[in-house]
Amino acid sequence: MENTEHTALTGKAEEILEVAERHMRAGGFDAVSFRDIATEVGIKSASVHYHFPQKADLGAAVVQRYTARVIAAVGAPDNSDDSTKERISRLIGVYRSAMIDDGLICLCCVLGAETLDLPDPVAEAVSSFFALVLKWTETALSAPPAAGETTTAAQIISSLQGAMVLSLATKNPQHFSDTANGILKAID
Amino acid sequence: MENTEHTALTGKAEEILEVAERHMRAGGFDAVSFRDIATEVGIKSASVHYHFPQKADLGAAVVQRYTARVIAAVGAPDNSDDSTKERISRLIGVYRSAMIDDGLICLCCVLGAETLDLPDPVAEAVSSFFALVLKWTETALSAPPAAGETTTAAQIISSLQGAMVLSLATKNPQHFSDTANGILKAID
DNA sequence: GTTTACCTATCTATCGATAGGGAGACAATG
DNA sequence: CATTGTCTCCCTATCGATAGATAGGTAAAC
Repeated sequence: MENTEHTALTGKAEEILEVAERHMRAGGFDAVSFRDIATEVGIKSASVHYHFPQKADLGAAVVQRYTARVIAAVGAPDNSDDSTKERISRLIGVYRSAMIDDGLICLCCVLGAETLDLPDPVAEAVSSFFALVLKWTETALSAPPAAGETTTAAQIISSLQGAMVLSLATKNPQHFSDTANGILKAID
Repeated sequence: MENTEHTALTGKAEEILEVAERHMRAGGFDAVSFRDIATEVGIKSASVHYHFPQKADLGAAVVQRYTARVIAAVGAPDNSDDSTKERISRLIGVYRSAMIDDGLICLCCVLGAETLDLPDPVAEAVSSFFALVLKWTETALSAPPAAGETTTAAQIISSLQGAMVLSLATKNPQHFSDTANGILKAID
């Protein structure tokens, strides 16, 4: 069943999610169509419906897969081997490399901005992503009780998400770097 | 010609922009259709095309109108009668009331997040919005040469835009307040 | 023989966009 | 005053493309 590739790509379902995520991160939920995905994956649109009956199912699956990947990438928020600053740097690095490697911003930033028009299951998955990431950041901030901790998780996540939008819209990655530096400077 | 209402709403073109903006801020560029707008305004979709031949025209017009409104709302960034903090508070207030009154986030945050899928004229209008707002904020920050100014315009705009997404997606306005407080605290 | 994973074929709804017509306002002309 | 032409702003009607979704068939795997 499971193939033996070096990545986690296993079967068409996984390929579908991969393609769908890329399109959603570029243009939002409406930017993906069953036909486009099918063509790119090499099957027919009816076969995409076999794996994900409704578009809302596909959207929720994409967000859940994305959430798991991000949480895995940022690592443990309470490992005493690294400092708060190192942990937040890791968080920033995940987004920085996503922008550099793929040229895409955070999936849940794109979808979160259009929450009001999203099918409920998708909106809930996006909300869960932010809840998880906020919790991770809170833990990362408070693990070493910290000296004069004033920065909050919401401030850090807000800054990062907004910086991606700003950099993308103005085609100026400097805004992201600038904001990232500000976050790190406010930590020690 | 010009009617005599108490607001600036003048004619169908203005009504179209109003409705289109509301839909775009809720669900992005693809969330508006000529038919929906027409129905809401009380005309036919062909008449919407009369005012805005292509959808890209409509999108660009909506963004330009929005840009002018925001810039007017935040006022002068270099009036020596108010402090830096007062100016930034005004900027925050504009977005806060937008979220409270309309339940909608910044138009250019929604569109900026899907920049890669936007018609060029719309993407350029969004980019111009951010350039203008960044310039406004830089001026607002540096007018009184400031003591230990470390906060940059990009950091403030990023935080605000991201905070709106975060608050909307999690249905928790506290995240916006939290971020807004952090911005103000970092200024003096 | 049941399940999995694809297929063909097709449905209805909606999209942006266009062609061409009509009613009213208005200015110029006689 | 009455007529004429033009311009604005809306209309009806329709086009082709694309959307999500479904019914039912097929071939291989277990």
